[in-house]
Amino acid sequence: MYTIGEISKMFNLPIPTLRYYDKEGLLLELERDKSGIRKFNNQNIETLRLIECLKKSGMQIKDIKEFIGWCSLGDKTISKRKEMFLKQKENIENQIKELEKALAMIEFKCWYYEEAEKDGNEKRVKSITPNGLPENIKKLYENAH
Amino acid sequence: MYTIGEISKMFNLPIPTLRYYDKEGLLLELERDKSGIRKFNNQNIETLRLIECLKKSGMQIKDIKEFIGWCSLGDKTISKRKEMFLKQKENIENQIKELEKALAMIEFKCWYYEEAEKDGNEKRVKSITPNGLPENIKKLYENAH
DNA sequence: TCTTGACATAAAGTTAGCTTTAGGTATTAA
DNA sequence: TTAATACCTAAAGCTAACTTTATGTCAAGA
Repeated sequence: MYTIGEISKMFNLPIPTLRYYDKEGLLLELERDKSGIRKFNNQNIETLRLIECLKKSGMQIKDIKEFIGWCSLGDKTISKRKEMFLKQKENIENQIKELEKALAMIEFKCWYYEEAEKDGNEKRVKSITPNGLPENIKKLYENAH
Repeated sequence: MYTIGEISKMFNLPIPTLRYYDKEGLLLELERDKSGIRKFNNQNIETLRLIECLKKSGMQIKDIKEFIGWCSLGDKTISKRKEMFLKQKENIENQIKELEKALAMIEFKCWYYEEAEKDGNEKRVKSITPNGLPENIKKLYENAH
C-alpha cells in the first residue's frame, strides 16, 4: 500500500492531479484508512498506468471515466470495452501517421535551414525549392478533396 | 488570390480560426483589398501548411508566432530557425516513441478483451496475466528511476 | 506540549485555443 | 430597391485539465 506522496513520485504526477483523478471517478477502487487517507494498492497502480497510456493517446478524462465505469459493471460490458480499445488502437495509428507526415515536413525544413546557414542566406536554397516545398512534401499537406 | 471562405474550405478550418491566427500574428504578410477584405496568396497558403504541421506536432501558437517573427527578421535569424526545427524534430520523434508504447499497451488490451469476449468473462484471461499486464508491457510503463 | 510534515477538503483561478455573439459594411441577384 | 451573402471587428464566452488557495486534521519527534 502506498500513500499519495509515494504515488506522486512514482508516476511523476503532482499530488493535486492524483486527487483530481480520484474526484473525477478515475480511481473507483481507491481505499482510505480510518482517518480518510488514500491508500493505493497494486490495482490502483495498474489503473494509473492505463490512465497515463490513454491520456497519452489523446483520450479525454470523461471518456476514461466512462471506461472505468464499464469495468465496474462486470462481464456484460466486455464487448464495449473491446470496441473501445479497437477504436483507440486506430486513433493511435492515425496519430502516428500524422506525426510521420509532420516529421517529413520538419526534416525538409531542417535540411533547408542547414543549407541556408552554410550560405549565410536563403537565396540559393529558396531557388532550389521555388514553390516553398518539394512536391512530395507538398502532396502530404494537400487537403483538397 | 483567395478569400477567407475559400481558404477555410481548402484547409478545413473554421473562418474564425483563420481570423484568430491572423490576429495572433501568424499570418504577417496577409494583404487586404481596399475594403479591408483578406486576400490569401500562395505564400500565405504555405505558411498555413506549416502552421498546421507545427500545431499537429504539438507546438503552441505563441511559439509558432515567435518563429514567424524570426522569419520576418531575415538572414540573421537563420540559425535560430534551424535550431527550432531540429528541436521540433526531436519532439516529434519522442512523441512517436511514446505513442508506440501506448500502442503496445492498447494492443495487449485488444487481445485481452477478445479472449474475454470468447469466454464470456475475464476469468481465464485474467489468470493468464495475473499481475494485470505482461512483463514486457509493464516495463514500458515503469516510471521509477 | 508544541511544532512539523504529510495528508485532507472545497472552491476559486488559470491557460490555451478556439468559438460565439452582436453589430456593421460591401457586393451581387432578383 | 431590397434582400441575400460574404466579409469585417471587438469582446465575451467556453472547455478541458489541471493548479492554487485557504483552511483544517492527524501522527510523530524534540
